[in-house]
Amino acid sequence: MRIATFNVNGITSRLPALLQWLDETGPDVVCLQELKAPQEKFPEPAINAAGYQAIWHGQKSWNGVAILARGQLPIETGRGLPGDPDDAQSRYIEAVVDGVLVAGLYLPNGNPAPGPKFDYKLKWFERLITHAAELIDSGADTVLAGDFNVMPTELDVYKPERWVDDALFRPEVRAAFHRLLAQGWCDALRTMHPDETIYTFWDYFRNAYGRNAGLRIDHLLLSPGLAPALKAAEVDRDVRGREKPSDHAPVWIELDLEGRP
DNA sequence: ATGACACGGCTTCCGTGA
Repeated sequence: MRIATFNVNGITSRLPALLQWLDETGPDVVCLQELKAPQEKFPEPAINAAGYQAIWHGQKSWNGVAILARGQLPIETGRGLPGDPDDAQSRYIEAVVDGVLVAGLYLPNGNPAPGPKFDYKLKWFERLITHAAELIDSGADTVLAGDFNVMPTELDVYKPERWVDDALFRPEVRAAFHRLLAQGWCDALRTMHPDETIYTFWDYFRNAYGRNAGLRIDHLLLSPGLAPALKAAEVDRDVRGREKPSDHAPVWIELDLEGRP
């Protein structure tokens, strides 16, 4: 089973690039972030025509997340991260596909830090940690996939010293990510590439992609029971170099679920 | 310290992103 995550930076603008990538790589499950489209503007017919069914949580202009499954409808288990009924931002959606619980998330950016946006990021992160602990305790085979807006270590930033005060790299944010991992989650991409410089995002500015001035902020985390099934984890880096690209590249994992109950 | 690029929208600029 191949599960991918892709921050598309606008589903409407990115639709041709998304459809091309789906056609070329055919992942079984895809988590999308930054739809930047209201619920009624999600291009469901085009997604269906590509062989996928989808659930999504839209929002006008900002945020928005979706889960696509090839040839079947994801069975939704939740939308909106638990812990704050007043949170109106569409950043979390959760579903079961072929017995695997998939949580698609778009963690807040948090800049500028300090400030109210950074406070919201930290609070959102705490809610995620709380909910992730419940998912671990449930024993379900789970993948947390999405744009976490966190570079976990210095290996994940092209120039760490320039990012120490940024909301994506501040110590408290990295600490939160490591507290999350400490629950037992496996960082799939880093596990398969322990020492490699490997990025998932390149700024549109200053020829960042050409200079490989990137960040690793899109992650797939596996629950303890799923970690032994991990066979591959890669970034479809070339997608970032195409016409009208997102600033993120798709990231995917391959799980060998054969012989599982 | 600033701004570069791209997105959506109440579009001819603004707020936001990372």
